[in-house]
Amino acid sequence: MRTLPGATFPLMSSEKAGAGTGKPPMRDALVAAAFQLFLERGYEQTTIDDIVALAGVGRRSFFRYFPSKEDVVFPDHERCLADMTAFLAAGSGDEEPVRRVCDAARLVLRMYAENPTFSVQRYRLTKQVPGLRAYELSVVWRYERALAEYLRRRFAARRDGTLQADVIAAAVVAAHNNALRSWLRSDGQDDAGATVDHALAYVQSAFGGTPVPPAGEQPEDVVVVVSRRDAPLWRVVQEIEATLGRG
Amino acid sequence: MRTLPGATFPLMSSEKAGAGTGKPPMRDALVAAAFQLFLERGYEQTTIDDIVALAGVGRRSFFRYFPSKEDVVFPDHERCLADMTAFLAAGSGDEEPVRRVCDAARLVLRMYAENPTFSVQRYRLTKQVPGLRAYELSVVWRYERALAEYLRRRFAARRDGTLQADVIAAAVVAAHNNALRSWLRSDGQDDAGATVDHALAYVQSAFGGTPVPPAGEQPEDVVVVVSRRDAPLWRVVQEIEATLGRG
DNA sequence: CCCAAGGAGTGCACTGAGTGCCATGCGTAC
DNA sequence: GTACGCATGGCACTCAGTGCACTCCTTGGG
Repeated sequence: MRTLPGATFPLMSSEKAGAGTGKPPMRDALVAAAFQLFLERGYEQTTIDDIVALAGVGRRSFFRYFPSKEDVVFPDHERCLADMTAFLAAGSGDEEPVRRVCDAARLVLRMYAENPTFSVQRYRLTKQVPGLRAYELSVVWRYERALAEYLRRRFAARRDGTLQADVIAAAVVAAHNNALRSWLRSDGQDDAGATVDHALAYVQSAFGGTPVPPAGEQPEDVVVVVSRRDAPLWRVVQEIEATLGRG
Repeated sequence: MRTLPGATFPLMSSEKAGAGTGKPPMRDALVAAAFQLFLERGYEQTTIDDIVALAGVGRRSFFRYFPSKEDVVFPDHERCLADMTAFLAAGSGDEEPVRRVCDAARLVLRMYAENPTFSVQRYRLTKQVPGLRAYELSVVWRYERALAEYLRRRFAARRDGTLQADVIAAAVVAAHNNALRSWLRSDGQDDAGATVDHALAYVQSAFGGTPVPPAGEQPEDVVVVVSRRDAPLWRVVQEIEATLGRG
C-alpha cells in the first residue's frame, strides 16, 4: 500500500489556485487515486476501499469529500455550476437573453478545456460506464435548469415564456454538448472555442432575437426576404441571418 | 403479511392487453405493491423486502422482473421506447423529418395519458425523490437519443447534420416535457393532446422544414416576407410559417 | 503553562441494494 | 415414468453509503 507522490492531473481545487495551494490536498489525492485505478481496471472493478487504500486515507474520509462514488469523477462541476449561476445573476438585465445563455454555456466548455487530458480520460470513462453516464445526465440537467430558469425570468412577459425558455435551454445544452463531444473525440486537438461557437450560432440562428448590430451602423427598419417556397426552413433562417448582416 | 387482491392501477403488462391477460401477473403485483408502499411511506423508506413481503413473493423474484428498485417506478417505458423506435423505423423515408419526430414524441404522451392517475402519482413521486429524478433523466435521454439517431440518418447529407439532429431532438423532447409536466400538474384535467400540439408547434416553427402543402394547392414559387428588423427571430419565423399557409 | 473547544480524520458496526449459485417444484415432451 | 426446461425461492456474499463515537491536533483564553 503506497501513497501517491502527488496529483497526477493538474486538478483544480475547490478554491481558486491562488498564490498558495487550494485547501484540501486530500480531496485531490482521492481524485488522483480514483482515476488511476479507474483507468487501470475500470470503474466498477474499483471499490471505495481500493481508492482510499491507494490514497492512504481512511474509508470514512472519502465520503466526507464526495457524497457518492460517482462524484469523484466530476470533482469540479459543483464549482462550475455555481460560476454559471453567478454569471447569469450578474447581468444588468438588458442583455439579449439567448446570447447570454450561450455565453453561460461557454463557461462549461472553458472548464473542460482547462484540463484537456483529464477531460478526455473522463469522457472515455463515462462513455463506457452506464452508471456514470446516468450521473452525468443529472449534472447536465442542473446546468440546463440554470439556463432555463434564467430564460424564464427574462421571458416572464412573453406568452409561452416558460415553454420557450425550456426549449431554448435544451437546444443550447444540446448544441454545446455536440461540440464538446466532438472536441473530446478529437482528443482535445480541435479548436474547442470555434467548434462550440459554430454550434451555438446554429441555435442563435433559430431562436436568437435581434442580432447585435455593429456599433455605429444604423439598423434598417424593415427587411425583405425572398425565398423559394420549398426550401427547408432552416435555410430560410440562414438567409435571414445573412440578410440581417450576421455571420 | 397479506397479499394484494389485484392490481390497484390499470397497469399495462409487457404484452399488449389482448383477449387474455398479459403473461406476468407477478410483475403487475410487484408494481402495485411498490406503489402502494411508496405512496404510504415514501420511496426511500420502502425496502425491497417490504415490497416483496406485501406482494407475497420471494425477494429474488423482484430482481428477476426489475433490474433495480428504480425500474419498478417506470414499468412501461421499455415497451414505449421500443414502440418509438419501431415507429421511426417504419417510415418510408420521405416524411418531413421534424414532423416525424414530433409524432414520435406524441407516442410518449399517449402512454402517459392512457393511465392518468398512475402518471400523476408517479410524477409527484419523482418530483420528490432525487434518485428517481436522476433515473427519469436516463429514460428521457434514451428517447432523445432515438429521435436524434433518426434525424441523423435523415440529415446525413446536410452539413452540420448531426448537430442539427441533436439540437432538434433536444428541443422536441424539451417541448414535449414542458407540455407533459403542465398536464401532470393539472392532475390530468387539461387536454394533453392540445397542450403538446401547441408546444411542438413552437419547435416546428423554429426548425420545421417545408410545411405540408394542402393537397391540390399549387405552391407559390417565391414568397416575400417583410419584418421589422428588431423583432425577435422566432417571431419572424412565425410570420413565415403564417405566410406559407401553416397554422 | 494548562485546559477547553472545535474541527478534521478514523474505525466500527449497521442497513439495504444487487448478484451468483443452487435447490425446489411444476408442467410438458418423449 | 422419466427427463428436460422454466419459473421461483432461499442463502450467502459484495459493496455503497450512514450514524456514532473516538482520537488527534490546532487554536485560543485564562
